[in-house]
Amino acid sequence: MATLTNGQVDAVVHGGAASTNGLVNGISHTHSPASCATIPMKDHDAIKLFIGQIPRNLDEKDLRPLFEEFGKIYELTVLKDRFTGMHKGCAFLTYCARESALKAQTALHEQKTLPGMNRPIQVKPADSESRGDRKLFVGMLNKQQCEDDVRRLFESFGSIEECTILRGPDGNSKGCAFVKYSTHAEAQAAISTLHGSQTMPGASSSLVVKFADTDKERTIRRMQQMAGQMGIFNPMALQFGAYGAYAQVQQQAALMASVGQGGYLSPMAAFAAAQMQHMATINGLPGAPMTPTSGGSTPPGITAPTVTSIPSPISVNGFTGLPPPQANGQPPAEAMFTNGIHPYPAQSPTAADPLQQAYAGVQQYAAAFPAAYGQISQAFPQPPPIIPQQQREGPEGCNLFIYHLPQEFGDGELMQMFLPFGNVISSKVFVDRATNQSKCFGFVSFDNPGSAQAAIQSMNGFQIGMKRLKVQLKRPKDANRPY
DNA sequence: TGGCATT
Repeated sequence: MATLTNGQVDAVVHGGAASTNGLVNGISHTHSPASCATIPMKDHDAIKLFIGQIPRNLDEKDLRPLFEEFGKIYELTVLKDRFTGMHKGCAFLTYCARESALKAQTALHEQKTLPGMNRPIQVKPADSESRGDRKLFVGMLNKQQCEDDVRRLFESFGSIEECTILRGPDGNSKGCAFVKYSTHAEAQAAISTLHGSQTMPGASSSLVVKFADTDKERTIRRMQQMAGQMGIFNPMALQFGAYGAYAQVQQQAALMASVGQGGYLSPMAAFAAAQMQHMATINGLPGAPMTPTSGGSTPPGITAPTVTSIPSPISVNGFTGLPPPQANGQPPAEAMFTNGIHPYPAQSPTAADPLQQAYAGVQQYAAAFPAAYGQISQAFPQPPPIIPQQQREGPEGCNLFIYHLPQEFGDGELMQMFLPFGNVISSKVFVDRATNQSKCFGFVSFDNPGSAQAAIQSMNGFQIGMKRLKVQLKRPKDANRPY
């Protein structure tokens, strides 16, 4: 077998994989073993196995004999690193027959150790097989609903193995839950019938019923949240922020205008141009920082601390720089910077590869940061703690309702627009869930009422394009309740 | 006129 070239083996393996599309399930039993070899067919309930603890010098052709003992192989693929092509020491294996997979698992899993390995071989259903495809995430529940209420709602679709309400540290429901059925079909039935079917009292939109995140998705979500928390430290925000320089705004406006086609001025460019005029008017000096009139977030009498060492410009705030591409093929940086938080979205038009863009973005971010660090350290004597995302409502009198936003404005643009008036702890543009379109209104929360008032004074009636912003204090949630 | 969340 050592005489086979890689090319030959790859061709065989790839041929098997490529022929899976369009095959009709359930006819494999009528196939003779001979034809299975040329046109592999698998059971409709075949199990994809994960094989772990494989020596890196063994490829598909070396592994086949080991596994063929238990049945005809439908597909065998050694996992290789996406970037380096390096053998990752594991593989996916699908037998034509489900029974073969079960036999192989029983005979091999943790039963023997391949030469050169410290731990026994792993043979078990792949994550994709056992993934949370029976487990549902349920959102938009009433926070008063308990496990039994949720069970009652879901029990008619199948047998529920597990039902958990997600609760905060205080024991209060977060308004969502996990429901695990015994089969995928039951879970799917519940989604089809219940998702969006009703709106619970006190919930802001209709019931959400979907498959729960896999571990992988959870990891990505966490990183995205982390990136979101860094929002105020991204240079885009700083350019428009309380400490942003006029020249930078000018540059940004020119850049954005140049991106527009056929005379169309992007909303941000239009806004930037308008803001420059506006700020010139209220500050008198265009070059002066756009510091709010209300004292902002810099505590009086606090001077910048003596910074003895800044190990890395971007190590403040707990983010220690760009991790290397991960062996699992999911570079963290990619996830972070494809979350609408591109530091310089329009400056690398030639970088086609998203990863390359991410690297470029981080480099520019790092380059921009030392200047920013000095500013931030004045406002925060200590590196700022990571603020939990749940705590988003500002104190009484700090929350604004903004109407007549440009259609294209998202949370980021909204935040940038209000940063000049103080510390924005949250910005949210209301989006229609069905169409994903902005409803042209949103909310901004400051950490103090003075900033909110300053924002109202300056921004209420502010013209953007054909529209004028309406900026006022948000109505308290229970304002319409009689008692 | 939100807080839309992932053990």
